[in-house]
Amino acid sequence: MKDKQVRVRFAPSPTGPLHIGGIRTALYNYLFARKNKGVMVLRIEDTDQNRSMPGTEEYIMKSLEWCGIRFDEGVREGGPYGPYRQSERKSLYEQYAMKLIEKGHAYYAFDTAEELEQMRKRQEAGGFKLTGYNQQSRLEMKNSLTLDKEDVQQRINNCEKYVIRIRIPENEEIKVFDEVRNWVNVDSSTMDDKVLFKSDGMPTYHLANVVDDHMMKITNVIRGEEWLPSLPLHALLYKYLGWENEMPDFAHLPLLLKPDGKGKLSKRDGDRLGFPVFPLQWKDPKTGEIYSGYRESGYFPEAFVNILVFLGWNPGTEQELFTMEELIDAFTLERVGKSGSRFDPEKAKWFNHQYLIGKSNAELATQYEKILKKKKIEISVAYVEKVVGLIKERANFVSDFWEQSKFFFIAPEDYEEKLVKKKWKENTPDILRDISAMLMDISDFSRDSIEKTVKDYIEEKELGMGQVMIALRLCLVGSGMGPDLFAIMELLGKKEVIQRVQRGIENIGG
RNA sequence: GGCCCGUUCGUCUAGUCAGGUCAGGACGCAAGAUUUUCAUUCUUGUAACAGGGGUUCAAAUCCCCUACGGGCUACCA
Repeated sequence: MKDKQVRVRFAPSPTGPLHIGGIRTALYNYLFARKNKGVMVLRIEDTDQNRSMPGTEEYIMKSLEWCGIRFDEGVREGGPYGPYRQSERKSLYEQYAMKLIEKGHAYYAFDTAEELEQMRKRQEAGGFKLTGYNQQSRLEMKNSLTLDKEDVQQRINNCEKYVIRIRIPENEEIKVFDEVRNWVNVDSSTMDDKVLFKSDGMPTYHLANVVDDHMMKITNVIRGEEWLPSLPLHALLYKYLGWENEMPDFAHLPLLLKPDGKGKLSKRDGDRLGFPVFPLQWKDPKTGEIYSGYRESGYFPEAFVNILVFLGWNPGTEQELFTMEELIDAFTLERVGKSGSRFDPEKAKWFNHQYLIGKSNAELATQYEKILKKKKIEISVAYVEKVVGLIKERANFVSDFWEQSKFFFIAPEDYEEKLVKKKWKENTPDILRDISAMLMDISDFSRDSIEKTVKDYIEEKELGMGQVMIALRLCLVGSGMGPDLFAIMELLGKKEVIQRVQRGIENIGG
């Protein structure tokens, strides 16, 4: 297995949008593939026709693309092991189910839903420890183990519905190896005879998964921990199909938990948790309900990836910010944790902030301009870039920019009352008129010369810095927030500054 | 109920395999410093080995039990 080219797959079922847990699984697969110079496959597991939801396959691909996760083979890319949609591979599976029957490892079962229900009730009433269709109960059901040959053949000839179940051996210790948890032992007697092939002619996950992974030459299966209980079943399948020696290595990832501590995160959690569970906004085609996405919430894809990768993995160093390339370099399955983790919205914001301040003013300005355009503000890129440079440290998202910088584009309409009460004195208007006049005379209206002028004036008149500056800020910004006032003045320009001071004096009065 | 997996600050985690530094970092929170304001930044602080038994000179680390959490238990994946 070691010399072969590494091939991994991400195999979602299109039953709904991918949530952040699914993205993380895809991400780990991707990192593992790239790290080992391997191939990444996207396989769509649509064996349950009833649960398929329109649009989700497209959604899955768009989401992964947004995250920067690329596939080498898949439904869109094609490849030598296609088709990559299980519904299109339907005809492939039956022969393997038949092979298992021939070898005595599987059997036909003709039980109806009602009969299965009755079986369950009997077991419940009897207080059985082991429940399900198992080595004990299969003897009292309608299947090719209990029925005679002719009867079975006749039922099949009559087109009676049947499923094919695996025949789990008795009292066999099954040892399976998981890359993150090491050896897991299971007594086969506690397992049940899972359906491998459904009456609609489709395989179940278990069969399709094993067959496809084998046919697609998958070397490493990296999937969620919810699959760990079926690993012994899959191991048995590999063995019975004669593929034991080519069985892939398995790694089961710890689950993402709900922050309120009840169970694993699920698609149904939507926005209930106070943060999105989906990468991209999703509109439920049935209900029309809209669920928010990280992209629409203003997260950068690099930040999103960085947030997710740390939910269950860490590099063992103190580095927290990673580009995709750095992640590929640093990623190993050995450093994947064993316990489930909760998403922390606060830390997520911090990550985005880190990426935001790391971006160039030009890039941020381009994004901010889209928002400004919607507000019907047309202004030079150079100006927006300068604004962004002054405020980006104060924001987590580009969508925070407006709140942080609107005074650069529109003069304040009203003035923060508390501050007016506290700092706007009787003589304030006179002081501001003095300053206004002095600013008028500055030929080089730069931050430094404004600062010098104002400070000299304050010193000369023996005034308090705070008193004057806050009054000025009120006129220019409208409130007590914002970056350095001299920088604001330089950007606004002489004319605008003087106008705003004028208006401030008139509006606040005195 | 049964089977399987897990458990270190509020959260993400390092440290566990090869037992021995005040249990380290980050987010958050708090305080202080800086500042014309808010924020940033900087400094400091806050706070954890689930519990109990062993083994050992020595246990977060190895073993056992208990508790708690999670997953699975469909002709769903």
